This record gives sequence, structure tokens and C-alpha cells, in this order.
Amino acid sequence: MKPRASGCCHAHDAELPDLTEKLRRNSRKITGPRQAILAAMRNHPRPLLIKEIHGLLGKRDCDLVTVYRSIDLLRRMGMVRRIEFGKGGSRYELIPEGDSEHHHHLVCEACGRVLQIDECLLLDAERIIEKASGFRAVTHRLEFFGLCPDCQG
Amino acid sequence: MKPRASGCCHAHDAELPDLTEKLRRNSRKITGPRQAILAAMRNHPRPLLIKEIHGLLGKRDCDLVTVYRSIDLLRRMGMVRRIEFGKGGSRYELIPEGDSEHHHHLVCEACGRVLQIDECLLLDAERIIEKASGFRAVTHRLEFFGLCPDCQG
DNA sequence: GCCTCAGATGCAAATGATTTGCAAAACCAG
DNA sequence: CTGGTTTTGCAAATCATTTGCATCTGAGGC
Repeated sequence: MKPRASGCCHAHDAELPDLTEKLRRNSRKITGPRQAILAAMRNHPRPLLIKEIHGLLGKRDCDLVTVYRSIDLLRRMGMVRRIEFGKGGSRYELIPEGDSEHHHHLVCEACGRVLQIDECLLLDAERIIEKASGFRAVTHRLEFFGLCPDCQG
Repeated sequence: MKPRASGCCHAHDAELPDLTEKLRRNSRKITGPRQAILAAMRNHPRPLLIKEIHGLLGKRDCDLVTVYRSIDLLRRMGMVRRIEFGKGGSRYELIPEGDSEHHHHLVCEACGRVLQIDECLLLDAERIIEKASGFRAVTHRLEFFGLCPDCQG
């Protein structure tokens, strides 16, 4: 279980055809705002606030409300995932193509820096809980919080 | 790891002296609203919305704003814990006295029913993450979601 | 290339949770 | 029981998110 800095990385364009295909399949349109939002998220691979995404676009490219609506569409299409860090609103991150495994985050409570934790040890726990509780389709939400090296005072 | 229904249980009054003492120590006052809120939470031992707590009191006992302020005070005094289930606002639950261990919840995504999961397997994970990341004071937030038996359809 | 029309967008305004300002009311130490 | 600090209630401000609606636009069909 090694945390990994989720800094900027690859920006391969393979997601654009993917978007095109998925949108077409649902008779949705490939619009400027949607491409711009996806591009912004690709260039900033960490959980972003709606407000941050909007800021990355420059207010003229698209309205804040459109960011909300587009992100929601992308989420329903399975291209974006919502994450709750508990203050200031929901955050969203791109789901890399072919990514079936989710991951967790380690968030600095002072500065908000985010590391990514790749392994997930809780898939077994979900099955155990299903058996013990009678619940079905059990998923989980797990985030870690602490003070990053720069904020330890 | 056995989920446990977090239904109503004991309502021993040992918390009232505790509250009194803690409040006095910080030169805060023991007021009607604060006692009423604590009593309401003791009688409904599950994560409650501010709105629900307010509802339990009868609007005349105390203003919604006072519930917000009192809950925040109780939280800062370590008597109440905040939980985020991700929709409809934060929830709060009483921390039983002498309780050092936290627990997690299993939430039905359809009806909102909540079971409590007592064991926590992640304390080791926190230490491991501290070592690997350089973060300190690492804590975590973990909730499970699924469909309870009544909502599987 | 042009038309048409469902789907998308912008803007204003509604909603819902939470916070803040301030004057009046409630504790409690002396 | 009195003074002075803490709390409360009420109104209004904030903040994130959603909704209504008139207008605009991408994409398939001509």
C-alpha cells in the first residue's frame, strides 16, 4: 500500500474518441464545453471542485451551470467519478479507460494536497459485509486524512 | 466483522454530569437547548441530520440555528462526531463516554437505513500510510453503501 | 451545403444546507 | 438578586447545487 503523488502525467488523447463514441451511442452531442471540461480534467489529474474546473476553462468558454450539467452527464456515462472530501463541495476525477479498480486518497487537512493510494484492501470486506448483513451491491467510500510533510508544524 | 443494527438502546444519564463538567470547565453554560439536543441524540442513537435533531425537539424548544451552534460546540468538546453520507447534509452521532474506537456504517442507498460496523481494520493501515507518505496524524473515513434486504427489488 | 429539431447552453432565480450579525434573553458566579 | 458574559432567536447573508425557460447549436437527413 504505497501512496503515490497524483501529479500531472500522461495526456494521451485516447479519451476523445472514447467520449465521441459514448456520446453518439446515447444521441448526445459533442460540444465545445464538454471537450474543454474533459481536456481540463486530463491536464489536472486530481480530484477537482466544480469551481476549479470552471476556473480552468476561463469563464468565457462555458457557464458554471454547464460545468455542473456536463460533469453530471460524464459521471452517468461512467467517465468521471465523484469524491467527497467533506468540505467545500464534491470533487470529480477522470476514470482512466479500462480502469475497473477504484482507489483512495490521502488528503492533507491543512493544505488540501492529495496523494493517491492505489491498492484497495476492502473488496473482501464488502463481500463479508454482504453475507453478514443481507445487504446487496455493497460498495464503500474510504479516504485518509492527515498532515502532509509541509504542513507539520 | 459483524454489522449491528444501531437501534435504540440504553439511555443512562451518565452523560449529563459529563456535559456539565465539560461545559463548566470551559466557562460555557448548561442551557435548556443543549440538554434537550443531547437527550434527543441519546434517545436516537444513529447518525442524525441537523434537521432531524431539530425535528425531535419540537420547533418551540429551540431554533434551528441553535441546533447548528450547539452541535458544533459539542463536536469541539469531543462529545459528538460528524459523519458524511454524501447527500442531504452532515449527520452527527453521540460519542459514548470512554469510547476511543470509532466505527463505520453500512448505509442503504435506497431507504437510508443505517447499520453499525464495530470493528475497524484500518488502524494498521494508517500507520503504514504514515510511513510510506511522510504524512502525520493520519485518520480515515470509511462508509459502506448498498441495498438493505427490504430494498432489493 | 442547407434544414430541422432534439439536445445543449446561458442566465436568472429557486433550493437547501450552513453561517453570520445583532439585539434581546438566559445562565451563574459572587 | 445583580452584572456581565454566554446564548439564543430571527433575519439575512453565503455557498453549493438545481431548475425553468428562452435561445442556440450539432448532426443526421435532404
